[in-house]
Amino acid sequence: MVLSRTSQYAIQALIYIATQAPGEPVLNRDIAERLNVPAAYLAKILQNLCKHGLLDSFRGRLGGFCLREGMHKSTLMHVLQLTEGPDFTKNCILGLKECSDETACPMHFKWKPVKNKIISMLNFMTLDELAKAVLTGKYRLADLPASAIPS
Amino acid sequence: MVLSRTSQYAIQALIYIATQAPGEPVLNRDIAERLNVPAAYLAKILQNLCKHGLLDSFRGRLGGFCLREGMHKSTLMHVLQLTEGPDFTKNCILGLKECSDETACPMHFKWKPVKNKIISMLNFMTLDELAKAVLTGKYRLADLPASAIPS
DNA sequence: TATAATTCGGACAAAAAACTCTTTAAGGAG
DNA sequence: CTCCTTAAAGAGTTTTTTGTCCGAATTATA
Ligand code: FES
Ligand code: FES
Repeated sequence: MVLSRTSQYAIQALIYIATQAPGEPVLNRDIAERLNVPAAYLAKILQNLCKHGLLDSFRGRLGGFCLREGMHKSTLMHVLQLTEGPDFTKNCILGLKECSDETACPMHFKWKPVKNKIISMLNFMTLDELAKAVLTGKYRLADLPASAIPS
Repeated sequence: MVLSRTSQYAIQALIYIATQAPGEPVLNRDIAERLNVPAAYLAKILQNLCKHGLLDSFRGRLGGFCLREGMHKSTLMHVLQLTEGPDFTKNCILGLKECSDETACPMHFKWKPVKNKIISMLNFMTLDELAKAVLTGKYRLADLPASAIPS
């Protein structure tokens, strides 16, 4: 029912970066504070996303992370294939090696349509759209960030 | 996208027990062999299901585990609430503390209908029905069991 | 009663996931 | 060139999950 923490952090961070001005590097420290997640751990995740071409990173002053050209259109499926492994959609819900109509477990034919729904949903949601949603102010990226002073 | 191994083992074992003659205790060793899972670990899981009233256990000769009276009608939701915790359906997919329309993350309104679909599916599937499906021979409980002939 | 078969319970071990620390390299500004 | 800021890299730690081991309790049967 859930994603790994790593995936959750990755998605949150990417959406946050997508809400910022393109081409302006965002500091890992700022992302971590905004999302209220451990900075050193987040850094590892972002580094990994860099290696896989989703982000660009810059060191030194004015450094930070920003979405690589064109990656605003990346889908959550793309992101999750990096964080959860390339065939995270190919697993049987009961843990069998293979999930297919030919080797179906007793849940398979009920689960399959739901799974397909999830897959198409993930293929449909892009970072850009999610960022736009956040920018409307109607949606939250993190719960009660340290700087949520209602003054 | 996946369940914990513990949940997978629990569901597999319960379905297997449900396929066996009611009232006849099934040996942990036999279940483990049939499902090809570690016996000592499975025993822990079954003990836990006993404590929560889903199974009855008997020690000594002719001992083993069998479904408690009426529990053939248990749903997967019931099982998973024991193995994954009582509010495993209440979590936000992005990891926020609360999942609700009022505190929605950017995925919430897309995810919610899918989640509801999963929940109703889990509420609908009973051990009895899954066991029947397995007994037709069309579905697998485990991949390549040591002995591919149940009975 | 003695014995073998089984679960029970707790401690233990290994592996994976989550998280931290430290050092190094790179880049911008004075 | 020097200083400061930042990410990169890698080793190390902690926590959770998964899995093992063993001795004690229980029960049928001979
Ligand atoms: S075989 Fe189990 S979900 Fe497809
Ligand atoms: S708030 Fe994130 S899924 Fe409901």
